[in-house]
Amino acid sequence: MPGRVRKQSSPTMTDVAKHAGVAPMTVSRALQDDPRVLPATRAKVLASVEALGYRLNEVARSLRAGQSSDLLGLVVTNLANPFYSQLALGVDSLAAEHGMKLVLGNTGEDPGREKELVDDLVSRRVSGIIVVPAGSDHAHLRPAVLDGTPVVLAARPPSGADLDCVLVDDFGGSLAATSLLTAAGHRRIGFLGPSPNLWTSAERFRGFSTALAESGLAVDERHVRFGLRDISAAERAAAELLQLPDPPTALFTANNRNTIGAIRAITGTRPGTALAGFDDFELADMLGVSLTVVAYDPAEVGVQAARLLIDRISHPDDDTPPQRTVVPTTLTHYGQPLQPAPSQT
Amino acid sequence: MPGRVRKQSSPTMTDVAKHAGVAPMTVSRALQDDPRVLPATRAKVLASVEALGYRLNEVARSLRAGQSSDLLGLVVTNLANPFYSQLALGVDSLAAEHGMKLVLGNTGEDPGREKELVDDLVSRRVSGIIVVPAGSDHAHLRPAVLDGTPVVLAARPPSGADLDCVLVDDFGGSLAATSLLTAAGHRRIGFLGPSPNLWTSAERFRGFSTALAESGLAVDERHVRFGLRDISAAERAAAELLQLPDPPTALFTANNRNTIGAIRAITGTRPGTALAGFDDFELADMLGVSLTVVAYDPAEVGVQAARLLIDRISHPDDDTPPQRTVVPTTLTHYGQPLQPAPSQT
DNA sequence: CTGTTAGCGCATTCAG
DNA sequence: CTGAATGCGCTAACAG
Repeated sequence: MPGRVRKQSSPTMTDVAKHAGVAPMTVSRALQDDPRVLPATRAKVLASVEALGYRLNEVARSLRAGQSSDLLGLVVTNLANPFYSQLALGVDSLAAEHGMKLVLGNTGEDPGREKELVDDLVSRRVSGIIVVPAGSDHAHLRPAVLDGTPVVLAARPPSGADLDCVLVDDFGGSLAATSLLTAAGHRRIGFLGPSPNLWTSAERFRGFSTALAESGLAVDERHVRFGLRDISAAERAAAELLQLPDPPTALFTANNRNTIGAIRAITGTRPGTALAGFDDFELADMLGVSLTVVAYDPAEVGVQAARLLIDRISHPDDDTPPQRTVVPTTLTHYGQPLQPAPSQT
Repeated sequence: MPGRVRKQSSPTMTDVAKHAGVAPMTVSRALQDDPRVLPATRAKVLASVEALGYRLNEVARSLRAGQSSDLLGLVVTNLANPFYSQLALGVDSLAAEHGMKLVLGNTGEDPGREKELVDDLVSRRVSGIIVVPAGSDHAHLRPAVLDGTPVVLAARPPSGADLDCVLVDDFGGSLAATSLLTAAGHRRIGFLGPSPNLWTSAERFRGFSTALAESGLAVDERHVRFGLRDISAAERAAAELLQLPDPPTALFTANNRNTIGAIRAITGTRPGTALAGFDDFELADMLGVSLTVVAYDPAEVGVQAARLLIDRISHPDDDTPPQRTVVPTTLTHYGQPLQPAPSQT
């Protein structure tokens, strides 16, 4: 019965050795292109490998090696978000360059799940881990607690632990975008964003506030709305702001969900309102509205994080203190030029 | 110097055993919650585990077990595409339910890279692999060649190998959407899509053609454009079609890049043109155009593929022939009701 | 209830 | 140039 599928355990090096009439060690050497093996012997071995359909068992190999396993761990909060999938792609591209593969985990912003995933990765002896941390205390990510496994944080900075991280210039981007609004003469500018407990959100608000301060303006609490997680929440909040007796003439939104919600509200209630927001997004140019966005390259965050991590892996005895890399942002404008503020008395 | 980071190799079971004054085997049992271990002993062991910061070495464990490693391989063509990241999320959610983790690889549609990645995953003794195949010959993915590692294909069917797969209802969705256009009286309907070498693209064209045939219409080659990879190519092609002397009154587009390109062209040249396209996309409702899309759940493709794979893993001796699961599509309409065809003589 | 022996598949070390 | 012995960390299988 030729062609029957072999359901038994795979052939081992010993099987190959027997088949080729050599010692297992010789097989090992032949497969590693050890120059000391005679070409003839190597050929015999390779023929047997072929004949038996042998493949090296990486598990055994990496047990032997004791150390890493050519695997990088990547723990993100929400793969469905294009930001994180782009980030994953960036990490993967650099990992691939170094012959490493990615083990992926999704936390859904659950710190408990994060700890589980990270622990599991350490147990699997991955060489290092990139984490988009979910909680606000990162003590459980200290390499010391993780058998020395190097960790790099992405998108959010460490707190309660001193770790390498790669961030987006949340503050600078928000500052620049908001400054554009103040420069256009706007003096009542609203802010819409997700929970201020998210570090990125807090930073973006800080950039916003700083821009106002630089123009001698104070943040008007009535024009600030936090905790807006999805488009419809943002839309409702924006509509509320725009219906105040003395409504903002411009809005700054802290992420693309909020930007989109704001666009809906503006289109529906006060079309003249100027708008700037964090995050670029597809089709922004086709919505027929005037909009400035803070753009950046999510994949670059992954690339930088992977670079930092691979550095740490390659130089385990390097005691340089934790690094903080910041990925820059740029401003992009879509549609009609920015609306100047209506002149006031 | 307390608090110094331990750079040496991690503590092993033997270390814990010594520390606790028991045999390694007892440690192993205590950690597996073996009921035969005395509570007191277990407590001692756990205390030592804590004291030494011991963690189980999964690599050694899975070498011992000989078989799988609680890892699923996932090989996609392009993580940057939201379709595949959603798919990955679906796979991950099911994997997590079964206590498994994902090893991820990105091929960039390169069949050579695909083979490398799959081989590597097999060498790592993953329990099974989900592949979005890049090439047109999948002989290298037969479990027989892969030491019996089960493989499930996602989004594209096998060719040159008999494998389980999970597909989207490309044909049915396209048929339904195009039928909507013919039902509205359209008789000259254009088609825009990527390369017909992509199976999904070919199927979508087949659905399109079938719908025409069912209305007694023939495909007019002048109104068919393939090979449109990005939005701008699609826009140009759509504009060309719309500027023909006897232009189509409706278009069917085979993916969202093409749909977006078509929207641009239609808006710019012939606003009355009706449009239906494969793939839903965010903001489709905010473009101010009338549009029907074929929607489906990409995560569901991943979930189904993982389900099939985990079934195969759990029942390695089950000889049921390869399954083909099809994820259904639905039609969603945005904007003004579908434009009827202009009356003709 | 706990300990001892043995071996998963591979590669380092030291002999031939 | 090739082989034999040994052990990576863990856990069945069998003592005790």
